[in-house]
Amino acid sequence: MQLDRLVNFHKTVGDKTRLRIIGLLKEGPLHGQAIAGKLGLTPPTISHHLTKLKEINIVYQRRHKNTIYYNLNEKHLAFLAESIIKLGDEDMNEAFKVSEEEKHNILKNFLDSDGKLKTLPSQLKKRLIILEHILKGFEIGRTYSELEINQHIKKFHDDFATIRREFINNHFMTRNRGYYELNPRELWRI
Amino acid sequence: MQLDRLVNFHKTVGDKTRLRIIGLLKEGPLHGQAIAGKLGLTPPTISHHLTKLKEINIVYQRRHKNTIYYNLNEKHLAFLAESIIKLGDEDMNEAFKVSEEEKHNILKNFLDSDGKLKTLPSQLKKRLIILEHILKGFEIGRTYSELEINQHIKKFHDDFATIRREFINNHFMTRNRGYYELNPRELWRI
DNA sequence: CATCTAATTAGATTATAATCTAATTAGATT
DNA sequence: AATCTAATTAGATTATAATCTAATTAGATG
Repeated sequence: MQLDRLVNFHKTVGDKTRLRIIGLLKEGPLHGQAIAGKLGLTPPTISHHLTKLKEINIVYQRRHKNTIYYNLNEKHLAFLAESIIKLGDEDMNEAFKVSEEEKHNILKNFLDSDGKLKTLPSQLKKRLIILEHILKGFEIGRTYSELEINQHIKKFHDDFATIRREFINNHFMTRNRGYYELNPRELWRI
Repeated sequence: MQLDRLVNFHKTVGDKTRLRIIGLLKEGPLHGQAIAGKLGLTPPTISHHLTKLKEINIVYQRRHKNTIYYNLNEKHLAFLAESIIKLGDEDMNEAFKVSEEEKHNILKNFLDSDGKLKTLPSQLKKRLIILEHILKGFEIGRTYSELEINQHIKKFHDDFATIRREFINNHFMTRNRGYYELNPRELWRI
């Protein structure tokens, strides 16, 4: 399910007249003029809305003699309606979610044998994993002086100032009158 | 669930930016500027969209120090998303759906002891039930002459012309070069 | 092929809303 | 109180779309 399709679905059903049509068709097929009559609107208006409902495939038509009966495709309606709940379950995986295995590989690539950082990755995703790793030495709820922070970071990398700044920018820590504190995990950017 | 609420939900999520925000927040809370940065939009724009998402109660906020973290209310999102599938299950019942019991009562009120129609109800809902009752004497797939139709209707009511016209208008039957034929049930207006 | 009915298209009007820049507000820290 | 940061509001611009009337098309029937 691509995003634009989902946007289009919600745009389409985000209209009072069209929802009322869906409500009517749930009861069974109806022809255009019947819908117009029941809703107090003109046939062209109904035609306009039915076109949009047909475009997203939740309404289809069957002709009988001279009149066209419009039917609701309830299966597809349900599928589209539920898609927003699953939003990202496919897409995001590729772009953002990181498996434990991936994390392991990234750490292996950027840390040398004695655990020191070779370089700070420039790619955000990788950098966050490195930062999270360095962060493991801190306890939640405790405050640390800048000196303590620096000393801990130096075990991984000489440029402690950059890493310290990254901690703040990515909401891993908060600085308060010269002292640092770990943020609650749910606020981290990872 | 009233219709306007449902319209408003779909209107709100029927926007690419807002769906992207929902996708981001599914991964966990984020603050405004982070969202703006990730989506390449300005903070005011994000603020605008978050307001709308908060209005329908699928996003709530928690302040931590100076920054506000926005969270997704997945439970309520799921509830709203699924509402369209159940559209009418409550509302329609009252206004349109007719129980067998109700049908029985209407028939009792408008037919006298020997099964003759006292008057044709003016209320559409009731009239359809009466028409459906009279229609039961016809077989699907067979054609009837106008005379046959009239004779059958006369068993219920003297004004066969009116009833015959009602059959056509409500798509119970089709007239074809003076002969009448029952439409498939799914095309009826009932 | 003429006619009828139902549906659709064209075009105009009017309303809604997404986004930006600039200005303001709210809260936290010094 | 003064200052900093993040969020919001105001106002303008631009794009989108719901609905109508009038005209046209599509299909079925005579």
